[in-house]
Order: sequence, then structure tokens, then C-alpha cells
Amino acid sequence: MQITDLNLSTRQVRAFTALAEHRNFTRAAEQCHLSQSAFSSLIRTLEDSLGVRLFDRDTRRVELTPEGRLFLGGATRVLASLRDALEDLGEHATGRRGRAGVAALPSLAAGWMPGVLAAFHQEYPGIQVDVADVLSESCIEFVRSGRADFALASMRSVGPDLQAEPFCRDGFYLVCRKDHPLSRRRRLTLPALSGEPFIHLAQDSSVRQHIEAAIHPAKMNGMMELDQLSTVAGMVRAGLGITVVPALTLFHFDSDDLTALPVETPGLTREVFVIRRRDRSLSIGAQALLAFMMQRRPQPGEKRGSRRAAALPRGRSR
Amino acid sequence: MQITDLNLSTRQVRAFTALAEHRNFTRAAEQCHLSQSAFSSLIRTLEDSLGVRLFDRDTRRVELTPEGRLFLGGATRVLASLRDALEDLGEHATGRRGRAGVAALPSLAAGWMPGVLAAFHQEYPGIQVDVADVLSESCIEFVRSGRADFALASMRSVGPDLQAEPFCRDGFYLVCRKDHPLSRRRRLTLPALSGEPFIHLAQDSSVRQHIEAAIHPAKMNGMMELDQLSTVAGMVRAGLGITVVPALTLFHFDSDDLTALPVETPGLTREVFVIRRRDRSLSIGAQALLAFMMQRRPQPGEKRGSRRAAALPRGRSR
DNA sequence: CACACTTACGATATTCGTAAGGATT
DNA sequence: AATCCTTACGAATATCGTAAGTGTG
Repeated sequence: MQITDLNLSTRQVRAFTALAEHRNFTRAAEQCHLSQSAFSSLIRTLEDSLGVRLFDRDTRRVELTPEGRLFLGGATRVLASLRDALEDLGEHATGRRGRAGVAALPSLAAGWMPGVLAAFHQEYPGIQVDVADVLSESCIEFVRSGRADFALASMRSVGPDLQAEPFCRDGFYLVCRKDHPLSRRRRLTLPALSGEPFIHLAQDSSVRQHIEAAIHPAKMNGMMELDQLSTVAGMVRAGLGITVVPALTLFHFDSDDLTALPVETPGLTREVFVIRRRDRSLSIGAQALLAFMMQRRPQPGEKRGSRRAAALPRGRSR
Repeated sequence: MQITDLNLSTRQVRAFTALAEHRNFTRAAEQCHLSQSAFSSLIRTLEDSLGVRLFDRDTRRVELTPEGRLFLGGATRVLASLRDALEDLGEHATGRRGRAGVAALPSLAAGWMPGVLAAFHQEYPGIQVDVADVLSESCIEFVRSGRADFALASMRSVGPDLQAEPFCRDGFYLVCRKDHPLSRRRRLTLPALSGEPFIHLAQDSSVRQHIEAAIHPAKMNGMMELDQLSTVAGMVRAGLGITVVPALTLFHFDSDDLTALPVETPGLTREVFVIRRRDRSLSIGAQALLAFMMQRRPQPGEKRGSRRAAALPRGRSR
């Protein structure tokens, strides 16, 4: 018989090693949770399919044949490597070990994620999380290339190989000095701010694009254009102008001098999506992380990013 | 589920690796000689019993899940170590490889065995033969301790743990110089030789014991006692006396000066037995060697041990 | 006769292949 | 329409446990 056509079960091999150990059918059968007779025919079947007698036995004595001794070594190794593989698999399947790669907008990665990841690490200490804090476009690329299992990003239009589902909505807030006249207004809209000196982010940032789309075809009174929100915060604190940013970035502006007020212009919300590959399931670890994040997704109106929260331990991340 | 209770078949694991390789149920099923539907449920059963989804599949695409990729390594290793074990076992079972340990009387080991082992090695080049050429008592000990699988020796009374079955009978021969008057006799008996100066072997040799038992209570006219047959041969050739030895030892006396004539005294035969452990089967290699030797056992009346035969290559031996 | 392995046998469970179903290109 | 995986289902096969059989100390 061809080796590749041979069908062996782990049960048979385990029965073999059990009998080799006990040299006694009855006790070996007990160890395998089998009746003695079923165990007997199991051994016989094994011997038949291998074409070798593995045990010398009469009613009184059970001993390995020389070939049985030879096979015992191989059988033990096979069972050991199988056990290793199954334990490994089991640990991943139950989330005791694993890996999850997530790409996220820098605002989410810096403001909202650290606390979430800290809690996640508490619950799943064996799962390594790799974070890529990059802009939306790069997030997509991370997912497409497989470097990330999923992404939290704001691009809706992704290729057919990816799928996007809503994650959260992010309202926009005016940020200005507390002594600025606007800080006493009840209701704010984007056009109402269009006369103020405005600190912009770069043209390719999603924040800038949301703002310009919402007020189009008008424009804000831009007086400066920066790349980093923390620099924007410094400029606003210095009284050089005002700015408008999504709620999730407000932690950058967490200062006693500044205040943040919701801007109620229809269409001025940033939508964040969960983006992942369409035809490919998430690893168990990534599934756990995603479920965890979905449960703790930022609530609309919730202002995140107090210094206390941002100072939380960040868990394992790249 | 406990890992130790899990029953996996090699068929399942092979199906898994086949599908991982082909990423196509139909072709993987063919490789496993299964219908596509049976193959499908095989994979499903495997996934269920492992509790992990191993493949992402729709009607168009089949891909390993992250857990599937993880398991693929383990599964490959398991199959490889199983294949190794089975090949090893198969080679031993079919006699392509193996070992046989045999203990034999020095006379058999030196005279009859070399040619037999040479032929055996031709037919079973992969079987290593270990020979112990020791006296009968040591032969028994080799078998009892397991250092030899079986022995060819002349002791009949062995313990209950061993069994002895007849192997061959060995007639006794007078050896004297060709110019000795006895060499012209037609029929020879032991008593008829009792007057001649006789070259004895040591008291504990089986040859000496056979001779003394056959002529008891009379005695031969011993004039010398030696340990080695080759020394005996030298003495006889020098004309110091005559001797009587079993046929299988005659190769020691293969000289132009000497002649060997059968001694026809009832009871004067040496019986050689195959001795082996009772409750323990022989390794396949030992079985092959024993069967081979049984087929070629020395024939009664056959005079072995010409210089030509003794010069044959001896095959592999210790 | 007590113990320990084997055999007999009916019940249950598994596995197989054929054929129909459903989804995708 | 063609391809490819899944499901349905009856038949063949395998496995199990109970119980009887057999051989040994």
C-alpha cells in the first residue's frame, strides 16, 4: 500500500503508544476511553494497515515486537508534533495568543486608541497589536497589502477588493481662545466663522477637505497652513486665529486657554469607516480587536482627549 | 475539547495540505482520490473538530485563513514525521533494512556461515548482521540477554524462557595422516580407535563431551589436550596422533597430508539447535536470516570447509 | 477458576458518491 | 452558460459495546 493512501487516525496512534506504555490491553483501553474489545480491534486494524505486527501477545503477556519498538519512536514524535500544532492553533483560536494589525488615522491612534488598547491588552495579554498611525490613504494601502488586518479611516471609496462599514461619526468643533468673542456664541455655523483669521491644515488632510466641501463654494479666511495639529494648537493659543477640527482631535487643544464649541453645519461631519479585505477573514486576534474597538467606539458628542486619558499606558504597539 | 480526545485522521490532514496547496476543492479532491463533495465535508469536519475556520472560500476563491496558515506549518511537519516513521517501518517490514543478531558455535561461524552470510547479504543488502562466534553456553546467554535474536548451538536443555528446535546433525570424522594405517579402513567405530594416540580438545568443549559420552565407560587413549582445533590439526599433521571431530569443523583439517573418514558409532552425532526466546518474536530481519539459514542448513554427510569456500567474502559482520 | 486477549454480532455513527442547489463570473 | 463550492440523501463502511469464546497460570 502506498504510504500516501494509508489512513491512520490519531486515535490509533495514541492507542499504540498507550499499549506500548502499559503493556496491558485493559488498562490501555481505559486510558483511551474505549472498551477492551474495541481497543483490541483498533490495534489489530493498525497492525493490518501497517502490515507489521507491533505487539507480541498471548493471554498473559504483551510486548512490543522489534518493529513495534522501532515505530514507537516515530509515533511518539508524530503525536508530539501534532500536539504542538494543535496547542498552537488552540491558543490562537481562543485568543490566548495571536496578532492583530490595525491602521488608523493619527487622530484616532493618538487620542482614542491608547486607552482602548490598554484595556484590550488587559483582556488579551497574548495578542500582539501592531498599529500604523498614518493618513487615510496609507491606511487603505496597509490593509490592501496585508500589513494591517483592518483600518479605521475616513475614505469611503475603496477598491472592490476592500469593504468599508461605518465606524463612527466625528463632529467638528471650533477651537479658539477662551477670551475670543466667538467663545460666547450659542450656535455656530461654518459660514459664521468665515470672516475670522483661520489656521488651516494642509490641503491633503481629510480635515481640510471636509471643511472646504462643507462651505463650498465659499472659502474660509485662511491666514496660515500647517501640517501638524499640535502646531495649529500653538498658533491658536497665541491668538493668531481660530480653527475647526473634528472632535477626535480635540486632545491636541486640551489647554486652559482654549475652548472648543460644536459647529452645526449640515454635512460637516467626518465619517470613519472600518476597512478590511473583502474575501479574506480576519485572524481571530484581529476579530477580537475589532469587536473590542466596535464596543468602545467614540460616541458622538463625546469629547475625548483630556490629558488624563491621553496619558494612559498604550499597551503593546509598534 | 481536550486535545487528547480529538480524533484526526491522516486523510483529513492530507486533505488540508492538498487544499492549501491547490486552493481548489475539485483538484485537491482528485489528488486525494475523493469525490469533490466528500472532500468538502472532510474539510468541514476538520474545521469543526478543530474549532477553527481554516479556509475562506466562496464559489470563486479558496484561501487560507490566518489560522489556516498557522496550522499549515504544523500539519506539514506532522505529515513529514509520519511519513518518515512509516517509511522506516516499511523498509524494516519488507527487509530492505534491519538488523539480525545471531550467536553461533565457532565451528558453524567459521566454516559454514561465511558463505551463507555472503549470499544473505547479496539478497538483503540493507540488513546488518551481527555474529557472535562463541561456545554453546555463551550462545544461550546471548539469546537470553537479547544481544542475539537467535543462536545455533548444541545445548538442548535451555530454560523455559527459551525454545530450541533441531537445526542440523553433525557426524563425527576420524582425522589422521594419509599415511596412517587407519586411513585404509572401510568402516570405523570409536572403540576401534581407542588404542591410537588421541589428540583431545579441552574437557569443556562439546566435541570432547560427545566423544566421551559415546564411548563411555571406556576412554580414548588421550595423549594431549588442546584448546584450539587448528592446533589439533597441526599436531595430527605432525603425526603425533589422531583425532575425531564433527563434520562442520573439518575445514580446520583441510590439508593434503590429512584425510577424514566417517566414524559410525551410534549416538556419536552432534545435534545443533536453533535457540530463541519463547515469548518474543524475531525482528523481520532476523526472521529473514533464520529462514535463509534454514534453507541452507548443512546437509548430513556434506563435507564443508574447503579452502575455497572458507575464503569467500563474509559479508557484514561484527 | 480467574484473568486477559480475541471473536461474534447487532446497533450506531461515519463516510462515500450521486445528484441537486446556489452563487459568481 | 460555465465554473465551483455546498447541501441532501441513500448506500456502503467502520466503529462501538455487550457478550461469548479461548487459552494460560
